Order: sequence, then C-alpha cells, then structure tokens
Amino acid sequence: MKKVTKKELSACPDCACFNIRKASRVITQVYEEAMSDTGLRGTQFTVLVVVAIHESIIITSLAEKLVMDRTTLTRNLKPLEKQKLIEIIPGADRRTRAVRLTAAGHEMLVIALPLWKKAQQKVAKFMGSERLDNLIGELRALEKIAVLP
Amino acid sequence: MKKVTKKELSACPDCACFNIRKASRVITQVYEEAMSDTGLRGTQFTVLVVVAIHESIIITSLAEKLVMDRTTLTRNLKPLEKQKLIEIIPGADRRTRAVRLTAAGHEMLVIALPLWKKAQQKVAKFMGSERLDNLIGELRALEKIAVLP
DNA sequence: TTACTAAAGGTGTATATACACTTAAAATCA
DNA sequence: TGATTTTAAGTGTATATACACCTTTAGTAA
Repeated sequence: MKKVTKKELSACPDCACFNIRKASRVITQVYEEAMSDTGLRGTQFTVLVVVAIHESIIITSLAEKLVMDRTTLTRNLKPLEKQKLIEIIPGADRRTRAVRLTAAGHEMLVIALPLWKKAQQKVAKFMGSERLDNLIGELRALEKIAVLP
Repeated sequence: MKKVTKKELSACPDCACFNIRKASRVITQVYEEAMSDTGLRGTQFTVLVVVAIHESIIITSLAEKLVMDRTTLTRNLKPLEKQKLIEIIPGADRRTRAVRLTAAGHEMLVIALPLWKKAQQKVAKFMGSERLDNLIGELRALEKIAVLP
C-alpha cells in the first residue's frame, strides 16, 4: 500500500486554501462578535451595504459585486428577507428580480455601521493600517485568479 | 427615518471580513477544481493531511491545529468517515476519541497530493512565489488576533 | 469519599457555500 | 415568424461553519 511521506506532507501547511480559509474563520468571528448586538452575520452586513450603495440591484449583478455564486446569494437573501431588512421587487423585465433595503434595513445599517467600524479599527490596530491595507490589496489581486481557465 | 450616507458606506468595501471571505471563496474553487477528480473538498484535503502528519490525533487537538471550532470539525469528519478515508478510534481515556487515516485515506492522499501541488503552483505562478509566501505570512499574522479579548 | 470543577465530545439550530439541474423569459437567428 | 440560444432565477443536494446547550468522564478540593 502506497503512503505519502512526511516530507511530502510538510509543504501542505503552506496551502493557500487552508491558510485563507483559516484566517477567514478567525476574522469572521471578530466582526460578528463586534456586531453581535445586531445579530447580523458578516456576510449579511456586506449584502446590506452593497444593496444600500446601489439603491436597487438585480440578483445576478449583486452576486457579481459580491464575487459570490448566484445560488449562494439567493440563499443568503432569505434570512435578510425574513427579518424584513430587504425586499425583493420586480426587475426591468419579467426574468429579473431586484433587491432593495427596507426602512428597517436602513435603520439596521445605522446601528451596524459604527460596530463594523470598531471591528475594522481593531483589526487595523492589530496589524497596523498600512499592513492591513496591503493585505487587502493582495487579497484583491489574488481573487483575480478566478477568471483564469 | 435615519439613513447612512453614501460617504459613510464608501469605506465598507475595504472591510477585512468581506475581502478575506471573498478571496476565500475564489481560492477554494481553484483548489477544488484542481482536485475534482478525487471529489475531495479543500477542507477535507486539509483534514486528511493534518491527520496523516499526526498518525493519530484526538478531536479537540485536531480542531486546534486546524483553527476550527470543535463542533465544526465533528461535522466535517462525517463525510470523510462515510467515505472510509478516516476512522475514529478510542482515545487515551474514555472521554477522548482519536482520528486516524484508513488505508483508503492514505491512498487518497497519494492521488490528491500531486493535484493539490498543481493548484498551489498555479496560484504561486499567478501571484509570484514571493508575493504568495508573504501573503500567507500576513494571513498567519492576522489570525493571531483570535486570542485577543 | 463526596461534591465541585474542568475537560472532551455530541446535538439542535441557523447560516454560508456552490454544483448540477430545471424553468421561464428575452434576444437572436434563419 | 418560428426555432434556437442566451439570460435570469430557483431547487435539490451536500458540505462548511459556529453558537448554545447537554452528557459523560476525569481531576480536584473539602
């Protein structure tokens, strides 16, 4: 029976996928802890913000802005809709559906935004602003790999 | 009714949580596409590797190595167990349970490791090795924020 | 030794994620 | 115009994630 050697395995802890998912778990907890009074999850906050920026945006476009699979977004919208923070309205033609914030959604952002800012500042303080900015820039560069064949 | 201004929202796309989760989605797809012949998910590959490195490791320790909530790991072990890639054996005392690879688990790593390496090289080529190493280092530094109060 | 505390683990519940597949409507082509 | 293709969206299924809560067992203190 074949077995991989310890030596071969030794490179795996430097896996980009492992390290980014790991950091993602940790950072998500930092932000969700900061926003725990609102009950908003990290992803939910992001969705609300992008919807707020666009006033009204169709689902496929929103998914593109979020770099998120469209079917994932469909599911992610559900809890926000249940909480009546967003509403789904008819789009330009009969195929499309658009998302927009409700009044409650706007109010939620008023509460959540300072809490988010606190989390962002905590992270910036921990890493240093410049290092954090650079890290985010590198993540943006990395994600461009998505379009490659 | 209060509303946040566009100006206030303009900082949010620089959210560390958003950007790291976004990059995490993209990179996960790169690795899973590369390993699609095996049917292994990114997380599953990582679990197999860490278990292989430790021969046998109790669940709580494994969760710590993975920087993953223990209850998440419990769930993540299920599909690996169902595929008989790992087995759960009694630990040192009656509270503990340990994870170890089966023969099939070892064989799977023999197949998956070169596929993983190809993905890792693709990412390294895209970003540049040095930049990628630096990025991973920064992610490791960032995740240290977990222990803070 | 008994009672309390700490450690290890699992379950209920809810959200996040995406692939394969399906349906419906719009756009384009022959 | 009618047929084909493209676009938008939802569902089924499976995995990933973690909090709150519970049970069992081990360790420790009174």
